[in-house]
Amino acid sequence: MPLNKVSDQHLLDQLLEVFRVHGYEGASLSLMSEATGLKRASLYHRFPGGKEEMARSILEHADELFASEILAPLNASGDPKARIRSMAKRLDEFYQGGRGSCLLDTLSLGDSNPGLLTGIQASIEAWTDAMAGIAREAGLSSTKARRRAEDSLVQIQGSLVVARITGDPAPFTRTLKALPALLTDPNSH
Amino acid sequence: MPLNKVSDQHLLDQLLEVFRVHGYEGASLSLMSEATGLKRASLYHRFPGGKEEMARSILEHADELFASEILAPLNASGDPKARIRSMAKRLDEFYQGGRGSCLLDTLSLGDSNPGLLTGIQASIEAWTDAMAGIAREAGLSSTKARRRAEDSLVQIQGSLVVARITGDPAPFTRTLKALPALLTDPNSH
DNA sequence: TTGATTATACCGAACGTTCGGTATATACTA
DNA sequence: TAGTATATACCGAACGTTCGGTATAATCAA
Repeated sequence: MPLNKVSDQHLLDQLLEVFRVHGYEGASLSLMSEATGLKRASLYHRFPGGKEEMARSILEHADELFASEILAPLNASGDPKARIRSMAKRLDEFYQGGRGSCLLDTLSLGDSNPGLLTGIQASIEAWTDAMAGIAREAGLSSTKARRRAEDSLVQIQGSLVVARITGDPAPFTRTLKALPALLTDPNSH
Repeated sequence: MPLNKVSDQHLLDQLLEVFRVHGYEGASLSLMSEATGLKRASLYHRFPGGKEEMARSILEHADELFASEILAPLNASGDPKARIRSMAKRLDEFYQGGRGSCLLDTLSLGDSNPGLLTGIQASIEAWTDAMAGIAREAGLSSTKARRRAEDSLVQIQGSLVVARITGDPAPFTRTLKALPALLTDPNSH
C-alpha cells in the first residue's frame, strides 16, 4: 500500500488543534483541510464516519497522548511530589504555557453528540482517577484524594479559561505550581 | 409606533441563553429565531448589525444583569462574608445550579472577533474588580485581595466546566460554598 | 494490471444576510 | 371625528456562500 501523503500522527495532531480551538460546531471541514493539507474528500477517506468519527478519533488520540506523555510520570517511582511536578511540567507544554484551550472543554459545548459526550466524560474520569491515585499514594484518604483530584481539575480548567480570555497565562502557571501541594498536603485547604 | 411582539427583555434573555450554550460560532440565526419567537429577518430589524451586534448586545445585557443582580450585594452594607454568601446564592441561580455555562467562556472560543474579545475582557475584569474590592474591604492587602479574586474566578469557571462535562453540579456548589472564606480569610491557602 | 490513496466535481441543506411587502399603531389633516 | 399619511415591526422569499457529505476520475506503488 502506498504511503500516506500525510501521516496519521500529523493528521491527528492537526485535527486535535482545530477541534480544541474551535470546538465541535466551529471545527469546519475547510479548517481541517487547511490545517492538515488534505482535501475534504481525502479526510472522508481517512475518516469514513465523517466529522463525528474525526472527533471521536482525536479524542482517542488525545487520551493516548495524555496517558503516555502527561500522566506517565505519575506511575513512575520516587517522591510523589516530584512526580506531580513532572506532570505539571508536561501539562505546561501540552497547553502551550496556558495559551491553549482544553479539548474536553471546547468539545463539550453545544448539544454535543451523546456518544461523544460519553467519551469526553470517560477521558476526564481517567484523568481524575490518575490524580486521585497519586494523592492516595501520598497518604491521603481515598475520599480526600478524590476531592483533591477534582479540585485540581477545577483549577486547571478554570485557569485555562481565564488565561484564554484575559490573554495572560499567569493563572495557569500559578495553578501548576500549586498542584504538588494540593494533591499531597493533608492540611492545606 | 407598534408594540414589539417580543419585549427587549425577553429577546435579550433568550439570545443570552443561546450564546452561552452554543458559543458564538454555534449560535445560528435559526436557533435564535426558534428561541426568541422572531423570524430571522425580524432579528435583523432589531439588530441591524447582524450576529455581531447581537453578541455585543447580549454581552452588554449580561453585564448589566450581572452588575444589578449578582454583584449588587457586594456593595451593600453589613458583614463582607454575608454579602459574599449573598452573591454566591445569586450566582447559583444565574448559572442554574451549575448546569449552565458561562457566557464569557463560550463566547471567547474560536477566532472570536477582536472587538468582542475586548468586551469579554472588560466584563471579566469588572467581575474580578468587584470581588477584589470586597476582599480588600474584608481586610486583605490589595495585592492579596486581587489574587484571591482571580482564584475565585478560576474556581468558578473551572467548576462550571467540570460540572458541564460530568453532568454533576457538585463541584460548582462546593466552589460557591468556599467563596466567602476564599475572599476574606487572611491565612487560608 | 490491481488496489489503495488522493483529487476533482458536485450535491442538498443550512449558513448569515438582504429585500420587498404587509401588517399595525401613531401623527397629522380636514 | 374621520381619513390619510407616516413610522415601526414583522415576515416570506431569496441572495451568495459555506456547510457536511458523496460520487467519480486521476494518481501511483506493487
